Amino acid sequence: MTDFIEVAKLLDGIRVESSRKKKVTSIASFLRKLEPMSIYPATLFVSGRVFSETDSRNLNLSWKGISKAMEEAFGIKPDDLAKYYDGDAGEAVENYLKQDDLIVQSTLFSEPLTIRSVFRDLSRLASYSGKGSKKAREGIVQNMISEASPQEAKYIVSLLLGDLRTGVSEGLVLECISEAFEIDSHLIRRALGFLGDIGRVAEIAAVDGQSGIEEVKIEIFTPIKPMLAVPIDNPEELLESEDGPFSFEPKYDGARVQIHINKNSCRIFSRRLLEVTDSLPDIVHLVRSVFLKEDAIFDGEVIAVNENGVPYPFQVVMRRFGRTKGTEEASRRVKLQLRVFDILYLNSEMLVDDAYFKRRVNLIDSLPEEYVTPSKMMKNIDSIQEMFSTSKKQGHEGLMIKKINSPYQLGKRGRYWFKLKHNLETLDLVIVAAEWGHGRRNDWLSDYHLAVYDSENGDYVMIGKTFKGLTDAEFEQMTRRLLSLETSRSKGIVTVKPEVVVEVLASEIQDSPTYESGMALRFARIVHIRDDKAPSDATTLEDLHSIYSSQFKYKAKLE
DNA sequence: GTTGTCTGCCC
DNA sequence: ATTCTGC
DNA sequence: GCAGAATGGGCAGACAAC
Repeated sequence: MTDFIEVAKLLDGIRVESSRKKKVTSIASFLRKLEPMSIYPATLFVSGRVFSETDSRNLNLSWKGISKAMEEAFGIKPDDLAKYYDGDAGEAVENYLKQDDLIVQSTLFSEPLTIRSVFRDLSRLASYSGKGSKKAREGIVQNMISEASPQEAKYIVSLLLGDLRTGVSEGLVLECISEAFEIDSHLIRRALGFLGDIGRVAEIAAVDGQSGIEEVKIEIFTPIKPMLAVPIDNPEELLESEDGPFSFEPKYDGARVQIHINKNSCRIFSRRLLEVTDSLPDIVHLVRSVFLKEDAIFDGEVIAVNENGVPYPFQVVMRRFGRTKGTEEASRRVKLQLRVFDILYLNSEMLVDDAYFKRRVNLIDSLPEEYVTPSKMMKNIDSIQEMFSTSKKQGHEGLMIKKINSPYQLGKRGRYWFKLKHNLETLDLVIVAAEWGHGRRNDWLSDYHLAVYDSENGDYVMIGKTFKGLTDAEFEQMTRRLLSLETSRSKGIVTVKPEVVVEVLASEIQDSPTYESGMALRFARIVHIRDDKAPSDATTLEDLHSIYSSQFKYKAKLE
């Protein structure tokens, strides 16, 4: 049984290696030498996870729980532990444990941690529920860290947080498996798409080799990785740079659903491959009553609509989609609409390698047209712009643009699907505070509190935060500038004199239960630093209200 | 019984 | 989810 | 062009604290 310290050493090496190729090679040679029993957990570990994507279990513990466990184990207060933080939570714990004068119960007499023992202990976190379960989880972590070396503790913490920061994640682990067991990486990627469990893929590659990987296929009721789209902001550029023909579909602002059916049942999975069947009793009923009665897998979106079929904002969808209790009652209050846009499996045939237009034919034959996402082939830019604008008037999110000759690429953001989304007009917002970053942004103020100007009383009213849009050089400059405007600081938040104005693009103004204004930006990102504007020239609270209200010209409002 | 905190997951 | 960066 | 890192708002649910 390989010891966990070997994983820790491997990951330490990977972290400081910048070449991806070399990272992959060292992980590959590690996996190759590993005994079969440890391949499953080791592969998940190097991908930065404890549970596979299809595993519905949760660790139910994060930094707060870890700090409490540390306090129990060593008596260190969370605030004091934070002093050891220098960009990485795992390292904070390691640095603390490495102190010369720290008396740690000797690890000399305990068994060394092995990959499997760490996996087992971490898995145990998922098994507690009910009263006292938080304490119990913290107890496990406390024990694990007490028995671990500082180096091991670092990675136990990183794994708990799902934040390894090695520069290796699932995409490169695929390459590692490919290199370790000498199997074409496309086959590995495909098997992962079908299984959603990279540990299993590695195990199959190790034990059964290429033929085992080739035998992996789609199975009903095992969710497969959904295909993803590349964001674009200009359809003209796309038409110039990519070969068509393209088909255009409305993009719905809802939640992705993957629907699996056979003669007797229907199960539904989310974009991240978790089962959501029980949250959607109405959709299940619909599918079972009107879809064809064969083995099949569909890809689609559910949106919430009012009695006239007008879409509600995304938040309303989530009141249904995230619910596991009182689902029947909720389904009576808020109606969901199903829009199916793809079929991936039919009657023991995988359709993922078929071209889009061919899959559409199967799709249309499999369910009533009203549940199929409309699709139109276009090459004229004016018609495209018109459809884009229609999608807005219908309360939708934009357009999906798909190459009609493309296969369904599992889990990939390839160059076959594109998405074009509506945004708000840009807003000029004032930075009123900023937070220190983590990881590579550790020394910068990288998350900015954004406010509108309340011209009634001269206040600045916060409506969201953003960390997106600036380059590294701009972050550095902005950090210096904001520090020169600092008025106070507490808990990593630096409050500044409202002076810096940034032009911000957002997709929507949402209802906010947290901000005083009752409004918050969705997907806010900085598009320009507006040195030409004074804070009093910023978008006003009044402007924001009116933009907020105008959204309901095309969207339904939940009373 | 109610409110607050934490977590995970949807976008 | 979006954005930037290094390979 | 891909993969990874950094981090947003809000929802429900589970549990803890009052």
